[in-house]
Amino acid sequence: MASRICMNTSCGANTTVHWKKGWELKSGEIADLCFDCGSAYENLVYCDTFHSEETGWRECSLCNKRLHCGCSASVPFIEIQDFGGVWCNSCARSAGCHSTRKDGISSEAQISRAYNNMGDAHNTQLGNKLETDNIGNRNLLSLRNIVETNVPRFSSQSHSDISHGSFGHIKPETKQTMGVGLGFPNLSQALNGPAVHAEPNDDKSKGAVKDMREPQVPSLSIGLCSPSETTSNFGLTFSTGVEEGEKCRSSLLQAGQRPRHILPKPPKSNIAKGTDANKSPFSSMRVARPPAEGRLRNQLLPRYWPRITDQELQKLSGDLNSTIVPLFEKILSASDASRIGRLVLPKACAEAYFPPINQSEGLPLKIQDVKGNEWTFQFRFWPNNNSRIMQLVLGAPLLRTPKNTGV
DNA sequence: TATGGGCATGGAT
DNA sequence: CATCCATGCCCAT
Repeated sequence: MASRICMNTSCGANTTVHWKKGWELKSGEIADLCFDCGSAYENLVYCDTFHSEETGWRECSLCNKRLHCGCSASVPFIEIQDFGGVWCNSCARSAGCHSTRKDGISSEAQISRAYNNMGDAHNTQLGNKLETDNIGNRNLLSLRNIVETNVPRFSSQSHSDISHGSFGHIKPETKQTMGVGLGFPNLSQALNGPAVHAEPNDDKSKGAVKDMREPQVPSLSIGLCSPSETTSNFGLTFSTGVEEGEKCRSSLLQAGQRPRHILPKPPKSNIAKGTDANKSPFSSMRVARPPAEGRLRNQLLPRYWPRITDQELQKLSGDLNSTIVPLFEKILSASDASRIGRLVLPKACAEAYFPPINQSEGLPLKIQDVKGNEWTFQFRFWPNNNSRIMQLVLGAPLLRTPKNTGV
């Protein structure tokens, strides 16, 4: 009989009253552990007991339980999330994370679409190299981000508000992913190049913040989407566009499970602001619509109300097999569009729709487009006076050398 | 020197 | 008047 050694390096026992099985080794075999170490492993306190002084400790993004991510022994008990962050097993199970792993690919892929309005001359000039799809009157490239961990945090963040807010229907126990889509005529253009569109010297008063006119040029939109199944996926869909040749718009859309959220009707007061074409909720005009539900309707300034047309929404929803609810939209400034790749988010919008962040390092968001190209944004903030400036920062390497082969 | 992260300032709301 | 946010500047790399 071959001699056995406890594979706990801090133990190394070669005898024990009873050998126990530990983690799976690279060879596929199971680690041998002495009774004490094995018991600790079984009781999920192995790393707490033997690795407390080691590096690699993190906290479960949901329950803040300490998780040791620095050894193979802990691998079975953690779920590293796509967006960064890590969950303990129990949280992952309760949130349906595992199932997402197995079958989520296909459903995620469903909302991984690129949209582009090839009819927009302005966008054509930009030269969209990404897979495109015609949607409405704008170029809209929809990328996809899986931020599974964040959704429950949305829910916990919102407290009572969320129950009737835009995320009120998101339940932690349901399978959840968060999709982030960025829509640009060309992603590199959007991240480096929008300065092309955002002319600092242009008259800011011409910005489309207040008017309801159809944008003439590419815009940037963000959306949250949800497959029309039982899962709750969130997707941010950015569509790029420059209104009146100077500014880009950024809108955040949310997709919920309830179809009635798809097309929230603008309040009368809002309609009154618009043109005659705004009389119809299915207008093709860019009517600033209030956020889907009461929470943001009360908190967000009308300037941030999404202006995506109902036609575009319906097209998006159809193509993505998801229900999409517009959340907010922002006119991009020159600084947003600079090469630095720092997109300033309206604080209220960011706090409402993005995961809560307490550290300025923020949260990485991986973004995929339909081809599986992956981009990483960092959702972060900087202290500013007594407040914060919320930003989406594109990783510098991506700015210069995007992994995306097609861009 | 170039670049990017972080912060401060001031105009806009 | 307070807050937000666009932007410029400084500094570290």
